[in-house]
Amino acid sequence: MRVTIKDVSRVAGVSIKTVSRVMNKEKYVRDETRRRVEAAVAQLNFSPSLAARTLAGSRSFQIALIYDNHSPYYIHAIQEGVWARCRAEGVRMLAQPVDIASENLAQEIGGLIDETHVDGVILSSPVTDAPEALAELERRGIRFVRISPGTNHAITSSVFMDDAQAADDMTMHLINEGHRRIGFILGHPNHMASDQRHYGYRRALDRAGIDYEPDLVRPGLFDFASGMAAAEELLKRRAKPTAIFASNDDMAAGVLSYAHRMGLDVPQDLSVAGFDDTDLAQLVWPPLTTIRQPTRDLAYAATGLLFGQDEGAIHQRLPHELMVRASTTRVRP
Amino acid sequence: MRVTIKDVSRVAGVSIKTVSRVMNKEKYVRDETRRRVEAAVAQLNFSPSLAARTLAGSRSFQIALIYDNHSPYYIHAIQEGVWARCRAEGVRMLAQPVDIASENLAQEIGGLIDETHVDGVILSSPVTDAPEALAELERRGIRFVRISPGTNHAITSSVFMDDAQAADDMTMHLINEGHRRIGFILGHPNHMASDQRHYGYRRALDRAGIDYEPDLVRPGLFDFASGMAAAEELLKRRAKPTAIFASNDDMAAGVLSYAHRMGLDVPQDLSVAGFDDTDLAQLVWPPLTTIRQPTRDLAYAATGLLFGQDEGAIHQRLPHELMVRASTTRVRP
DNA sequence: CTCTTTTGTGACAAGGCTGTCAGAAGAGGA
DNA sequence: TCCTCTTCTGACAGCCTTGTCACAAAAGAG
Repeated sequence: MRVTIKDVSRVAGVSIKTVSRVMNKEKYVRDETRRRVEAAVAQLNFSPSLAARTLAGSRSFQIALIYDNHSPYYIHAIQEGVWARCRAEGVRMLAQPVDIASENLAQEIGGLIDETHVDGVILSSPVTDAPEALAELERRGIRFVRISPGTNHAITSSVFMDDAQAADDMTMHLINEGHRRIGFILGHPNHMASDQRHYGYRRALDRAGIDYEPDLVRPGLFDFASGMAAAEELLKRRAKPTAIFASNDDMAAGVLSYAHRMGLDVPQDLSVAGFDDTDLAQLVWPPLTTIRQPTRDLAYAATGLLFGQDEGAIHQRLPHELMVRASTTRVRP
Repeated sequence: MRVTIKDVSRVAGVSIKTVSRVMNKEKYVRDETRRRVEAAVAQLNFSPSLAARTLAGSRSFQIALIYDNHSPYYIHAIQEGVWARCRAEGVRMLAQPVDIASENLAQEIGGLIDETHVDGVILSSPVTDAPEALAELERRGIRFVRISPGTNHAITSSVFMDDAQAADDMTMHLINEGHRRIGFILGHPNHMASDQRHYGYRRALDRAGIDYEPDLVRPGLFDFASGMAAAEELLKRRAKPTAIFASNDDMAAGVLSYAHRMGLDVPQDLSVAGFDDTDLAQLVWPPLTTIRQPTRDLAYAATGLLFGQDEGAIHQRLPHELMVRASTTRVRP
């Protein structure tokens, strides 16, 4: 029924081991032998059993992507990036959602590794900063790369963007458009990026000589509802902000929604800016001025680092981009 | 380094095979023996090697979810549903995006199955209706369940909602709100659901004695851009529709966007309805009247059927729900 | 009390592949 | 020509678990 390496070896007229050599692109195989084997593989449509390879060898041809992120757009982009790189490498991707707050996070990750023998792990924010997860991975000596970690880590590679600089850029853009009272909605406290973005906002204000008003900064949870709630608080003030900068697009969409409900015209009465440039940014009205975070590219690059031969930890920064769209404008004189 | 079944057997003072029996919940194990083994498993934190189980046994404890859908919200919900059921069953989920239009779709699916030995497959629309995919799965005699297939299939189980009835419901709702000229935006021609929704729209018009005007029906591709383009065409007519019913939320968002751009007030000047009730429906302004498609539940149920013992094909329909929100209203007198 | 059936346990092979090692064949040097 | 070194190939064991079978002990039947 199943086509095994044995069948291939018989058709090609070589030993099992030689077929194995060809499949693994090892050297010491004569060109002609290689061609014969390849022909037999094609003819029989042979796909080696991952289970057997895993058991016998030292690789499993699988990696795991571990995430706990509730933004479908974000994880979709991440999955796509990792997947694309895996595909190129002939490796399978195991997508593994986890609950970062769970008691047995470490145990779950440990179990995953024991069961599947994955060759490596990609950690997506905010799992990147769950100490139990990091400790467990290190304890097992497994190779892993982090996407957009919030903390530094000498041992393992990571890819990221400069959240602080991006928030700084956006804030500066708003200031250049004449805004002085700029509301800011914080991200989820679990995500280290939240701090960075907050910091960038503050730094830009400082540089422009604008006082930082704690009252203009409201908490948020990276979701639509919290964006709406924050907008409500901000717009209830006597001195309304002329612009609101939300730490991600979902919250910015919440701001838009609330503004519309209040009969405010965006951007004439209020400029709204987001962060991430998820698809959502262009699915709302007006389309959001936001920061394009190269999510898919980050995932792709991270996976590349995982497969890389290099021993040391590499920390790779990818560029962001300010996307100016219709949700922000010059403040009215 | 690695904890194996052998270590457990030593600690528990039983044979390897007995540990295996306990792990697989087989009968013919004395209660006390079982407890001893379980204690040893817990103590050593033993997780059996999937690779070895796969190779030795007849199950792989893995299933594959195959999809080719570009709506992040949709596939996110599907993944979540499948994942939840798998978790309950102690089975791993392999998420496998494919290109339904690819030359070697069958080969890719075949390779996946050969490599991973998955115990079953979940097919999500529109892969559910790719003949090569179905043929390949059948050729291999592998068990699979389809989520929202467009075609009937006697052999394998499926879960679905009644797209025609749902579209009928929505159209009827609009008619009841006084609308007579109702524009309709078709879905992607590859998705069988598109036809069903179109049919339901037409059936409701019929029943209400309203003429079906082909001119009010525009093609679409289930994405934002095509929704916007269709809206443009529809709103250029002399006799503008008073309502537009898009076959999914993304396109409805496109309609909203275009309407806003034209300075139309939704819903006063134009009612807009969507389909699916993805998160997006509430992230736009005004929030969309739409059909709640129980995507996650469909996926959960489908996976349940896959694990079920039943031999015959089961076709399970899950209920939809009309979600009336602010994007539609009574037509102005 | 013996004979059959059920229950509980273990020895051993097998599953499909890779790692190790040994050895053959060919290339290069003296 | 003989010997060494490199290139190429195959035999065989082993990875960790489950399936099969054999057998011992306990339970039920007559």
